[in-house]
Amino acid sequence: MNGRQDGGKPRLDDAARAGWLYYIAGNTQDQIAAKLGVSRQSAQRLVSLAVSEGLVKVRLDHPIANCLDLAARLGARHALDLVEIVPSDPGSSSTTLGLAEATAAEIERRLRQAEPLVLAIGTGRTLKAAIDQMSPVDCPQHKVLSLTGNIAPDGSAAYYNVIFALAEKISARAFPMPLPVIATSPAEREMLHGQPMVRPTLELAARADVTFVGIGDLGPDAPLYTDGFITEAELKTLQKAGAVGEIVGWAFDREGRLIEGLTNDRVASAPIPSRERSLVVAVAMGERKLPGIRAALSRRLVNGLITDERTAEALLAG
Amino acid sequence: MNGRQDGGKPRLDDAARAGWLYYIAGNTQDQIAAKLGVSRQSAQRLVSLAVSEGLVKVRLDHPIANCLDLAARLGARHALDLVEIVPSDPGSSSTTLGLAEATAAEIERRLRQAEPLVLAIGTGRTLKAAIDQMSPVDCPQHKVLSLTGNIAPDGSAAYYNVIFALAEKISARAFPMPLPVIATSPAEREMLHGQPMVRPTLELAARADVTFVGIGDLGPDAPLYTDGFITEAELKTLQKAGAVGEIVGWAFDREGRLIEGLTNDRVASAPIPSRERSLVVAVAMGERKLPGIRAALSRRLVNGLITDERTAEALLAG
DNA sequence: CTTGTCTTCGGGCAATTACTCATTCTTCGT
DNA sequence: ACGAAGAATGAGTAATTGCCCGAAGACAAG
Repeated sequence: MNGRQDGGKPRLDDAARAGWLYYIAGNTQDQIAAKLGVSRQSAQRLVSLAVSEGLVKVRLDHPIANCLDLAARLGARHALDLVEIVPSDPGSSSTTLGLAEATAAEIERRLRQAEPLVLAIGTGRTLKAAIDQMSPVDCPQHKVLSLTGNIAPDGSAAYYNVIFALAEKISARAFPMPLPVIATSPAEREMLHGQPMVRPTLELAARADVTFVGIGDLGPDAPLYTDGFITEAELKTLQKAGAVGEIVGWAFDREGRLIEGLTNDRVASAPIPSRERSLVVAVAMGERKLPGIRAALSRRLVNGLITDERTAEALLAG
Repeated sequence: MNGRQDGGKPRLDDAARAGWLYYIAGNTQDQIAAKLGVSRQSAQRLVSLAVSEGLVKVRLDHPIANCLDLAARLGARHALDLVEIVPSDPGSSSTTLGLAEATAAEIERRLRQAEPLVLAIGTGRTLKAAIDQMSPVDCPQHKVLSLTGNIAPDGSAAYYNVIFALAEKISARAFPMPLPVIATSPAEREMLHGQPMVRPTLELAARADVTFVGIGDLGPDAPLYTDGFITEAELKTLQKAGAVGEIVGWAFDREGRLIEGLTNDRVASAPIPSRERSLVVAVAMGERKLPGIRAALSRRLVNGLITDERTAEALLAG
């Protein structure tokens, strides 16, 4: 019917067109159907497709008073250089809802700067969701790198591959880490870090200007464990040693001190960049991550935080 | 029932919160009402307020989005009744890529209507390519006619024979113009127009409902010249007279005024149909045709345009 | 204290949108 | 070429949303 120039997805073109007519031009689906020469139902499906394919991005420009208030108090208490609080949906227990959009906006804001920037990024579901929300931006002047390995325990590179997802969105030079997250021994880690593929990334990590990381909890469902990076025994040992959270694999206790020995002796990730001369933003929310976030803030493992209202309130209460 | 009553704008805060719950979290207005402790109607008002206050920004990430935006702006600037912008392929300099498909789709859409229609068509490579893209449709209720002659300078009827190609695709009555494009003298034109084979077509042209024409440039490689309809001397004279483009042979200057005298005294084509009571769509793209397109739009020689993204951007920039 | 006006609220209804299901059309594989 | 699996389609229907209107409350003037 609607012969559009192919290339692969004429369907998505129509979806985008429908979405535009609906959300930007304010047409009703009946009008869209008429203009596109399809039935009402098809128009509805196209609009729905545009949404589900992520073609439509909605953003809210308003500093909600309560969020601002919480942000100001959190920032003052922990000497944070960046705090962003998004409203909580009281009925949802998602750990990315809203956070992803806010993080995407923040990353985009950084990338829009003209000065060349070194942007480091961790991994995890939250960050992945954030990248997915980003609009493509052209910024060849920047460099983006991964702080942590992208090799899954089974040898594939299929983990939450944040750095590649990001590289696809923006046309900047990307520096991945062709490593596992945790090596099998300290010696192996040294060996891996000596490899020519890895050194440039590690060197770049040491001078990152902005860093975005997730915070993983170390409870029974710790992502490090459920994703198979550490064994149940290792998890239990970490818990016994007082670990409450981890950032790109580095486990720390409730006061934010890195655990001595154990898996930390074998973590192949780059160290967390300096909070003295750069911005390190943690992106995390939810009950389970609360101890980890609190710990990371108290010892200033990070100097930036993007979280939601409820988590912020809990942080301030504790 | 509202929690706060400080001096600022608690309304907008709630509006932002409602908008967030609605657009980002995907709540229904009933749920929002419950969570915010207001009535459903109030929730609706808050969401509506968030939109009207510009708190909610919707964006579409797709090449099509830009096209639609350009189309809206071009249409507004030149009071066009139909604008279609196809995405540009940055790597191609073809003057039909995408355009042909889009034009074919538009023609087919018109022809699918049940009411009898008089469709006029010009000539040129672009239109030919468009017709080639069309799917055969049965529409005996319509009439199609050519605005311009189909006799090549050597006497054959082999020129871009758009009307016959079209007639083959659709089973409608076709009215060609057994004429040259440009007569040898004004007197010959009068004589030719008086012929019984030509009169019905001319009369039909005067009451065409929809017209599709190409726009030819008058640069060094003007199609009128390379196809042998005018001599090099005539081309140069036209250029000196300020001609920048032509539609079915009628040359016009950069402000869209038909050139007085010269070849225009001998053009055997029908006049361009009325833009008051019918739709006249120009199909053209490319750097070379830019001045011609711009001129045709500025004086409303056409009230419809199908072009590509890059050309549209250039038109808006100029 | 009363009155008039203006704003806001909630009920109700019409319009719009989302979803389900049976049917038709495509597209493969045999 | 035939038939089956799967996708797309359109009708019907339930859910959701937008909007008009009367009523209640707020506020200023008299």
